[in-house]
Amino acid sequence: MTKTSKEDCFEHLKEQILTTRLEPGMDLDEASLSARYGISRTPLREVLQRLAGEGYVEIAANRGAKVASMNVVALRTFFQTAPMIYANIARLAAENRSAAQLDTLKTAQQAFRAAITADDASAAALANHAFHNVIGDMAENPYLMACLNRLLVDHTRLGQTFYRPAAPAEKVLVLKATDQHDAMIAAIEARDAGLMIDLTLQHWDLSRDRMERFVRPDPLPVDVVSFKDKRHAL
Amino acid sequence: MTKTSKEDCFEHLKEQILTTRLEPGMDLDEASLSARYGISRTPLREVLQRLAGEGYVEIAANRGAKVASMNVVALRTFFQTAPMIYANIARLAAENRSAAQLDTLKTAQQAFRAAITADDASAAALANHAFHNVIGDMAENPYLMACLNRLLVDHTRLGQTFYRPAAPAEKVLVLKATDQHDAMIAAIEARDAGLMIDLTLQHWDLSRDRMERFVRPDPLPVDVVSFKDKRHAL
DNA sequence: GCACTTGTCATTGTACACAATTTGTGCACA
DNA sequence: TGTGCACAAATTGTGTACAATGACAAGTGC
Repeated sequence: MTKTSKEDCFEHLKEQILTTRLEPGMDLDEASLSARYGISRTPLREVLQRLAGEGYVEIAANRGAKVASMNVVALRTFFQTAPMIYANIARLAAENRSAAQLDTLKTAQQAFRAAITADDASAAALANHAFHNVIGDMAENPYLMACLNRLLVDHTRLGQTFYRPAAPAEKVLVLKATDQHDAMIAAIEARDAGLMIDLTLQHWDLSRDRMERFVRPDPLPVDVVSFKDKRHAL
Repeated sequence: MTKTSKEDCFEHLKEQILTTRLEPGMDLDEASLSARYGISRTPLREVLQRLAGEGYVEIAANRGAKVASMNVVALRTFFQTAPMIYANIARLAAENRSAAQLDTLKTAQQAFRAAITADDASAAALANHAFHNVIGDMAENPYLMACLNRLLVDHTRLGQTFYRPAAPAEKVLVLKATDQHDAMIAAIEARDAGLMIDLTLQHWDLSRDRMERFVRPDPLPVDVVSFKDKRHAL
C-alpha cells in the first residue's frame, strides 16, 4: 500500500475495529499490517501497543495481537457499568465544559446528522462515537475517561447495526437519538447538570433496548410454512 | 547494570514510580534506562508504552516519556472520583470474588502486615497497592478496572508519607487501616456487599483525611519565637 | 540591539537483520 | 486410529545502525 504515517495507521485501525470490519477476536498479523500501511514493524508494533492500552486490541506475549473480543461476560459487565459512568460523565461535562468544547460538540453533531441523512451506517457509528468522546473530554476527568473510552469502544461495536436502517421503525429510533443529541447539547450549553443526566439515561435506555434486541434477536418463527404464507399475503 | 528481563524492568519502573523514587514529571531517558536495565531500546520503549497505557507515564511525540504528573487539577478530580469507583468495585468484589482470589487477598494482607511491623514504608505502600488491586480483580469488571488502576497509581503516590510513621499518632492510623483491611476480607468472604461498601468508604475517609493533610499541611506557627520556647519546655 | 536564520548536538523514531518462540506437519510406533 | 516426538515453517522479540526531529547556541542581516 501507499506510504501512510503512523498516526494514519492508528486512526484507520481504530475505525476498522469500531465498525467491526475487523471483527472481535480477529488476529492482527504484524508483517501483513506493516506491509498494508507501508510502515515497518517497529512503529506498527507501537501502534498495536497503544491500541492495547485503549482497549481496542489484546496482546499476548509471543502470540501477537488480536482485536479485543466481546464475550458474554464482557457484555454483562458492559450493561452493568455503562449507565453509571455515562451519567457521571454527563454531570461533569455540563459543569466543566468550555466554550471551545461546546463548538466541537456541535460540529460533531453536524457530522452525525450528515452521516444519517446520507445513510452511511459506518460514518454514523463513528460520528456518534466521536460525539460521545467530546462529552467525555468536557468532563475533564482522566480517571473516568479511561473507563469511558473502553465502554465506547464496545458500545460502538455493539451498536453497529443501529445505523443500518433495515425497517422503517428503526429509522424513527435513529432520529429520536439524533434529537436527544440536540437536547444534550442544549443542556450542556445551559450547564444544566440534572437535565443532562436525565437525557443521558434516556439516551442509554434507547440504545440499550436496541442493542439487547441485537444480542438476543426476535426468535425465528417456529411455524415456517405459515410464516411464508403470511409474507406472500403481503 | 546486570541483564534483567523486560518484565523485571516493567515491574521495577512501576515500583519506582509508585514509591515516588521516580518523582512525578521526571524525564525518563531511553538510552540511560536501557543501559540501566541491560535491555536494548526497542523492548524498553515497549515497556514505556505499556506504562503509558496504564497511566504510570506520559509520552509526548519526539519528546520522550516522563513520569505521570500530579498537578492540582488532577488532585481535585482524584478526590472527586475515587469514592464512587472504590464503592462500586467493593460491591462487585463482594458479589463476584472467587475462592482463589480470596486466598490471594489474604496473602496480600499478610505481606502488608509484615511491611508495617518491619517499618518498611515503601514495601507497605506497595503491599497496600497490591491489596486493593486484588479487590479490583475480584470485581471482574475491565471497564472499572481501567479507572481503578489509574486511581490507585495516584492514591499510592499521594499516600507515600502515610506509612512513614513520623508521629506516634500516625502509627495508630496505620493500624486502624490494617484492621479495616481485615474487616474487608471478612465482608468479602461473607459476600456481604453492603458491609463491604461501608468499610470501603470508611477506609477512604481515613486515607483522604491523611492525604489532605499532606497536600495542605498544618500551617507553620506564625510566632516562631514562642514556638521555639515551647519546644524547649518539653 | 533584536528578530530571524542556520548549524550542531542530544534524543527520539524507523528500518532491517537476526534470535527466540510458537505452531504446524510428517512419521514412527504402540 | 491415536499418541508422542522431531523437525520445518511461520511469527514474534531484540539488537543495532541510521534517519529524523527538536532544543539550543552561534551567527547574520536589518
